[in-house]
Amino acid sequence: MSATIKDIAKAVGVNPSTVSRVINGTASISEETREKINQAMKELDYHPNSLARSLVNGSTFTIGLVIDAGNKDAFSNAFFIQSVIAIETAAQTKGYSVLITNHSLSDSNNIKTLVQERKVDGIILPVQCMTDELICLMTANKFPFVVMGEPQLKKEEIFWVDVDNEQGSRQAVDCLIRSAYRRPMLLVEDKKTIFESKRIKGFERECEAKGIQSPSVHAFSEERIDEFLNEILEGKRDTDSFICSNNIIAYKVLKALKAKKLDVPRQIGVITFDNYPLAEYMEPALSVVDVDTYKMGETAAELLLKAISGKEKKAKSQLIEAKIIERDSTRLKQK
Amino acid sequence: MSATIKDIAKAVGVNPSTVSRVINGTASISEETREKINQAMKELDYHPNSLARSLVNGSTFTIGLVIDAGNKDAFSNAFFIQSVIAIETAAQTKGYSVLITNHSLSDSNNIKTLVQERKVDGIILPVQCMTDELICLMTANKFPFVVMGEPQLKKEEIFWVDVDNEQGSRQAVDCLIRSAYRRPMLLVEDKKTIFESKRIKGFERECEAKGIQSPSVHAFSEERIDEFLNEILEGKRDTDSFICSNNIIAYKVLKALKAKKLDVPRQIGVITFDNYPLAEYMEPALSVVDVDTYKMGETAAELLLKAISGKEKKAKSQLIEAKIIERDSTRLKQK
DNA sequence: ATAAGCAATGCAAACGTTTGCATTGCTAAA
DNA sequence: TTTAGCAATGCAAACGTTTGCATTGCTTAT
Repeated sequence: MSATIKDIAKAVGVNPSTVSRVINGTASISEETREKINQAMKELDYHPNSLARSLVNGSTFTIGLVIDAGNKDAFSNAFFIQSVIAIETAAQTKGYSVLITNHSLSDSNNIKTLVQERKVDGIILPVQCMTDELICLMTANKFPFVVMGEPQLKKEEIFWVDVDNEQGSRQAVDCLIRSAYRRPMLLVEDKKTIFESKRIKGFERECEAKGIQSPSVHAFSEERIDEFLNEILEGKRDTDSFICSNNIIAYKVLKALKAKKLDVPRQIGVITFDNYPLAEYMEPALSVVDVDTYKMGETAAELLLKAISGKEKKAKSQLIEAKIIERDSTRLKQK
Repeated sequence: MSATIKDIAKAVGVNPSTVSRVINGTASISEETREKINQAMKELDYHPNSLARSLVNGSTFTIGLVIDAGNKDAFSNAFFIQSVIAIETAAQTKGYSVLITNHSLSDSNNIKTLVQERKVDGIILPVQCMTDELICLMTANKFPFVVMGEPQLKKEEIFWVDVDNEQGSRQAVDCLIRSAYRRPMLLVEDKKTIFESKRIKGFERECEAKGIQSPSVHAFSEERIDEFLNEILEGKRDTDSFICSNNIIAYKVLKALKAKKLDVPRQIGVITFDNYPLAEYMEPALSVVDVDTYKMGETAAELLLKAISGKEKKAKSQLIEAKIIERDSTRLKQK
C-alpha cells in the first residue's frame, strides 16, 4: 500500500488539507510547513492518487483516442502511429493521459461508453468513425471532441484538423513545373471522397495558375494507365508526368512505365502523396508530397485541450501544410 | 450532470447499496426491485462512474501500453498498430481499458508515473523500453507486466511474448527447399540482437535437417551482396536463394539482383521476414515469413490480464508461430 | 410453538482527494 | 486602542461507489 495524503499529514502533524494545498499550490502556506511536507512526501515516496483527485474535481485529465480498427490499411496505419505519439506527447506536457479505444462501424458503443462513463474529458477521433448519432450525443453533452480529417457534415460546428490537401496538390504541380515538366496528370482513387476532391481542386487551380489548359484528372485503373501510356508513346497525348494520390497507385504506375520502357524521370515524372517509408528505396526514389503526421496529431491534441479548458469556445479547424520531398522520380532538369 | 446511483435509489425508493448490488449482481435481490431499478437506470440514462468504482475497489480496470516513441522506424510501427488494436480488443472484452504512454530512453519517468500513481493495473511494454531500474520497480511493487519481445535478462522471471523467430527461420528454409532451391543464404542486420540470433539458430538447424552443409549466414551490406552475386555468376559460390531478415534488406537484394540481371525466382529465390504491405506489390511479389502481430498483441493482453487477476502466478512466456506466405519470388518449381 | 436459517434490504464507513467555511493570531490602518 | 484585513491552517462535507454488519420478516425443521 502506498502512502496517502493522510499519512503525510500525520507524519508532519498537520491537516490533510494543508498537504493538499502544498501539492496544488492553492493557498499560501508558511515556508516552514511547506518544507516539512515536501520532505515527508519524498521520504514516504508519496504519489497522489489520480482517481481520488479526479473523482472530486470532476475531470479525469485523460483524453480518449479512437482507433479505426476496421481500417486494415497498414499504409495509413503506419502514418497514424506518428499521430498517436504526438497526441500522447502533447497531452502529457499538459498533464493529460491518453486512453485508446477501438472503433468499428458495426459497433460505436465503445465511444459512447467513453463519453457516458466520463472516463475521459474529451476525444480525438478519425473522421471515418464519426456518425451522426455520435455527434448528437457529444454535442448534446457538451463533450469536447476533435476530428482528424475534414468532415463532410456540420464542418462549421465542430473542431477538426486535416492535411491541407489542396495546398499539397498545388505544391506537387509546382514541383513538376519547376522541374520543367509541362503537362501533369492527376491520378486519384475515388473522386468523391472529400480529400480527393480537395486534391483535384488544388491541382486544377495550380494548373490554371501555371497556364496549363484543361488539366486532366482521372480515376486510376490498371487498364486505363496502359491506355494512357500507349497514347503517350503514339504521341496522341502530351502528358509528361503523373501525380499519384497514394502509394499503391504510384507503385502500379511505376510498374506500368517499366513495362512500356518509359524512363522515369527523363520521359515521365512521377510524384505521389503519402510519404511511405519504402518510397525512398524505390527505383527511382520517389518524390512525394509529405504530410507531417506528427504535427497533425499534435495540433489535434492542442486543439482538444483548449476546447476542454474552455479557452476555445467556438469550433475551429486547422490545416496542416504539406511539403514536397524531391527525390529522383521528378529530376528532369539537373540542377 | 449525469445520474448517480443515489438518484436511482431515490427514484425507486431503496438504498443506494441495493442499486449497487443489482448492478454488480453481488447479492440476491427480489425480482420486483431488480425490475424497478433496471427500469429507473434506463430512464435516467444511468452509467456507473468508473472513477468512484475504482477508488473503492482499488483497481482501475485499465492497462498501460508503452509505445516506443524513439522508434522512428515506420516499418515496425506499421506492424505495431495491429498489436495495439488486438490489445485494446482483448482488454475490452474483459472490461479493461487501455492507456498509452510514450517512452524514450532519455526519460522513463512516464512509465514510473504510471506505476506509482496506480493509474493502471498492469502494463505491456516493448522489450527495448525495459531497463533494469524499471524491472526492479515493478517487481518490488508486485506490479504485473508483460514484455513484447524476448528479453535478454531475467527471462525466466518475467512474462513475455515474442515471435517464434527460430521456427520462422526454419520455415523459410523449408519453403525454399520445397521449391527446389538447394542452398539458401541468410542475410541479417546485426548478429547480436536476440531475435537475429534465434533466426540464425533456426536457419542452421533446418539446414542441418535438410542435409545442407556449412550453411552460410552473413551480415548484410550493399558491397557484400554485390560480391556474392559476382561469385554466383562466376560459379564460385553455389548460393541459389536468400532469406532476408527484413524488408529493407530484401529490397536492396532485389535491386542488386536486377542490376546483375539475375532472374528471380528462376535463378535466385528470395524470401524475407516482415510482411510489409508493399511486399505483394513488388516485382516479383515477395514471399514472406509472416508474423501475426494481431495475435501477438492479443496474447500479451491475455497474459497480462491473467497476471493481474492472479490466475497466472509464475512468469510465463509465449511464442507466436510464424507462417510462410508464398508469392512469386520463391516459385522455382511450378506446381 | 419455537428456534434456526435465509432472503432481502438498510446503514454507515471507507476509498483518497479537494474545498468552502471557519478559526486563530498577527499586522497595519484609523 | 480598537478594528479591519490577511496569512496560515483546521474542520468537515463532498465526489460516487462498494461492502461488512445489522435488521427485518418469512420459511422450515424440530
